Amino acid sequence: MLTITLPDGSKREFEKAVTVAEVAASIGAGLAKAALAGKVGDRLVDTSYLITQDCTLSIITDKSPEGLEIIRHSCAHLLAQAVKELFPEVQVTIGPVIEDGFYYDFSAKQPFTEEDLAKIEAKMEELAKKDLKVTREVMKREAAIDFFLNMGEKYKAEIIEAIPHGEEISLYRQGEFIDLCRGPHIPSTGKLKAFKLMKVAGAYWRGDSKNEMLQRIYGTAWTNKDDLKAYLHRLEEAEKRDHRKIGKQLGLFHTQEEAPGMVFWHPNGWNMWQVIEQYMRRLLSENGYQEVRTPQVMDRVMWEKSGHWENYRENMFTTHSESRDYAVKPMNCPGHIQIFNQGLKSHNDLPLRLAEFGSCHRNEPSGALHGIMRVRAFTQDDAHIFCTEAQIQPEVSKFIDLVKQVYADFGFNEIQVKLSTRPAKRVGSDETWDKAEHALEKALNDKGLPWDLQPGEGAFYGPKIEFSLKDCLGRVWQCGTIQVDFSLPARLGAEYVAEDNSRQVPVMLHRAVLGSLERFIGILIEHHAGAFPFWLAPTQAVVMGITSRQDEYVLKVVKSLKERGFRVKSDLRNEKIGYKIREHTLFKIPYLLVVGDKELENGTIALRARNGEDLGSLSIEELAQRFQAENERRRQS
RNA sequence: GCCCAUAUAGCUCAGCUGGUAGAGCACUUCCUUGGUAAGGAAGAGGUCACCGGUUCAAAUCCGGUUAUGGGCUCCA
Repeated sequence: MLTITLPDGSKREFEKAVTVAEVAASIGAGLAKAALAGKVGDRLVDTSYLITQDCTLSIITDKSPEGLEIIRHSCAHLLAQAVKELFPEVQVTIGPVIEDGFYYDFSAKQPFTEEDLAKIEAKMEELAKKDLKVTREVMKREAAIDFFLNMGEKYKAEIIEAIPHGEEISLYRQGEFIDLCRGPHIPSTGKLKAFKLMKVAGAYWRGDSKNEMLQRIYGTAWTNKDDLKAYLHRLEEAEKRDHRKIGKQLGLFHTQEEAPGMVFWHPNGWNMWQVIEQYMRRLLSENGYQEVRTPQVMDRVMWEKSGHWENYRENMFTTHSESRDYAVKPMNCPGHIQIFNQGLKSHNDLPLRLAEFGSCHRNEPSGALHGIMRVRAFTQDDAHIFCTEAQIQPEVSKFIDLVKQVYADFGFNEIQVKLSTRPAKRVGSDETWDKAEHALEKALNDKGLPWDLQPGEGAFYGPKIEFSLKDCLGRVWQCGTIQVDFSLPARLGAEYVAEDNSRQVPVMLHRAVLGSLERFIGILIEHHAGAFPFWLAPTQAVVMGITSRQDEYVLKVVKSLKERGFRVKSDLRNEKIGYKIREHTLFKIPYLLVVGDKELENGTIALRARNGEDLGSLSIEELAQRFQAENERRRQS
């Protein structure tokens, strides 16, 4: 006698052991057909799994997240099966589920081409249509290793060797194809109805760049065609927001071959940059920071002292002049310590907060570059806080407030926080680390911020907190950070006079809110799809006349708004109003101001919002008030 | 750095299997003074990324370089 409890609490009794599929069938024919797998207790199993004792069971269909995951995993197997049928000499390795789909890594002499991909996908469709039964078998470890070696699948054999002794080795068979897998899988290939192969890429065996490069095929899979279509549509939408594309369209910046990883900012882009910089500058000043500026290039000796020459050399641009070696700064910290070191500091001077919109150069590997998001020349909204150990926590608290305010002002209300603690290789005593980690943790808890712990992920010189924001597509970007540093101040001889007249080494906190201006602007572009909120828009409004009779009035309105600090342009071109409206709308200008004979006569301006809404006719005073209010209403972007 | 792909006018892109370049938009000039997403005409604009090779002949085929894109690795 066997009792199976279903998710709704109802119980079913069976005379003898039953499979998940049989239980599903006993509930209903529809469910039997929809069943992809089962969940016995907490364990996911195949529909062929034989239940031998009392348990709770839920039938997994494509309605649940687990069901979708199983579909994706089985799709990876279908891909491998198709590849093996078309290219028998190719060896299979691993094929996991990832966000929105799956991939499978193959060891192939010849890389797959686009045409191969189409062929493979067609073969997958064919195999799915055949509705091949997927069956599970169990093998002894040694037998499994021999089995795969005999098939010429040395990667699979290697994977099995890494599986701990005593663990069950399960294999899944569908048609001619058999693969090592923990499962579970769908009962038959006909359940796979909506998939598409996306791209081929190289990937290292076991993710190690010293290993052979495998051919990875990425695919996406969904429970139905509509979901697949919706996903592909989402990708298209994301592509439209690509900051490289919009940067070109809106004339924000460009890059070129002679300066890889470096940005040429055009007037529009630079305008926005300056708005952001001024905004940050004001906040820094309000928060007790002092802005400084340090040299771009310093003598090798400085970088030897700081340790960068030894540890960061391959990432630094170096130069040589009059028999001296120099390096272009990859970071601002050594420079800030030089400023700290000028003149004897007292504990009364602490905390000392030095900020710099620090232009840094790092020779990133060519393959790491990406638009303006990952560059070789970038500007950090950097600052270093020199303080005592006791001041770490209040300083971190203040910083958290600052980060929250800045992100909210830019329209990002969801923040993710991670605390990274001591790694195996580190400097400083355990006692010091204890204090610092507690200080960070306490600051986070006091602010009531949810945060994740990343044990061992801290820098060798101290623990850190990382702040990420979520954009409108749900993508997470790490931007802000605050890092405790026990190492550098001592290395570069920083010290202050304590209350007891002794010389002490200050703690240094590295911190940035936006991260790099380049990257942050890239994020803003994609988040807003180029339709920036009023306060950020490079051009906030364009004034245009219906005919040339209003030219003088147009210029008067522009002058008046510019005098009040708004970024306004005139458009006096000999074009029809519809043409001008269209063009400036494509440039995503927040407001278009139109004046014709009527407005000229009444001394008003017709206002049109970016979305096409007619906001009526306003006097210049009313307009200025409206703009002013909008400039201050940052959070509602 | 590694694997694959790509590189043609300011932009978006055509250019089949080799016969020394084409469209739309933008730009310039002229006409048009037109009330909320494209008025008309004419004109100008390219050493087909760069270097080399094959060929009577290369944007096209081959090799190399550089950059870009998608991944991998990296981002103390």
